[in-house]
Amino acid sequence: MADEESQPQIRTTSEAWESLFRTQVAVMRRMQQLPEFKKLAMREYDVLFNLSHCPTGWTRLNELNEALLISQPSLSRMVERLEAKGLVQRRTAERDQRGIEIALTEEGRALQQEIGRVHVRHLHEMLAPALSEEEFKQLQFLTEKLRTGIKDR
Amino acid sequence: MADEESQPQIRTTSEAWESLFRTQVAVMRRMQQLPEFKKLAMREYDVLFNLSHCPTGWTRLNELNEALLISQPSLSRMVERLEAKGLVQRRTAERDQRGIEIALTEEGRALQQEIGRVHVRHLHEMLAPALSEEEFKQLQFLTEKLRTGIKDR
DNA sequence: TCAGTTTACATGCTTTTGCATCTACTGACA
DNA sequence: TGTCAGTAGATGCAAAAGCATGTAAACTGA
Repeated sequence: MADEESQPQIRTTSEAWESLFRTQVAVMRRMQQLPEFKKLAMREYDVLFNLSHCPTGWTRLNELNEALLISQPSLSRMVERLEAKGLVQRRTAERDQRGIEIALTEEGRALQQEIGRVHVRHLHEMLAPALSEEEFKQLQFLTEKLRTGIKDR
Repeated sequence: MADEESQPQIRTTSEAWESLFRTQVAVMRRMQQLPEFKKLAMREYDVLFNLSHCPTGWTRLNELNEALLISQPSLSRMVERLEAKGLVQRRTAERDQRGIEIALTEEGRALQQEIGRVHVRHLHEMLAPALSEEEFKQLQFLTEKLRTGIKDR
């Protein structure tokens, strides 16, 4: 009871999660309606965003899939559509002939940056009034710690 | 610069949001695969969950829609399906003949509780190792403050 | 009080999603 | 080195989602 690092109560974890989840829904709902997502659905932007953050530029399809909530077949087809739109390119992985690697095209990178800039600004306008600089940093710290500490399986 | 409650930097807000969002994705991906969501898709459970938290039992469709990320027509049809499964019931709102109110049926409430119990336990197993009791409470505090402080429009 | 606007939900139609399954390749082990 | 389980992604098909629009009720303001 007097431990500094006491094991959390089941109620505490579930309430914290529920609050985090509800907050995510509230923010996403507002963002979905913003004009930057008329050009490209948010899920598709999310793919471009993830690709833009990959150091080598190329990402394995299965790896990308882990950062998204859609199923493997859905991603497979979404990439197909993004390729048809000229936003991403694909190639078979060199070291594994089963695998596919994808990357942004020039056009895809440009679109991601264009949407990204506006998006970040809207996000800031929406969220900044709610917390102080210090509180946002705490929030980032806690969510990162939570994410890296999740028990697998 | 020396303010205790300094306005957050644009970088700080977007990094905090990205971290929160990625954490949500990481948790949701793991949860989606858990056996409790074989019976009922997570989005459908989410509807039952929201209904279970309504004090009067009955909720307006448009009000419920605000707590979800799906579109109004999608919710309309989801409720139709949930009604067909016997999990929810609907009636026209008394004070507004345009409106629909829905509530859980006995069966719906039972199923929500059944899934909810397992779900909360799995959530706890997954998340508890990552943060302390105090940190979860901070996380809850910050996400609640963020949610209530979001600027509308 | 009544024309015009707005709001709440339903519906037609297309696109996207997911499940189950298939194919092709890899890696491990005998 | 050949068999066999496991993995990566594609594909057929049914379910669900979204967009545009329809209908009906509720406000609004001359």
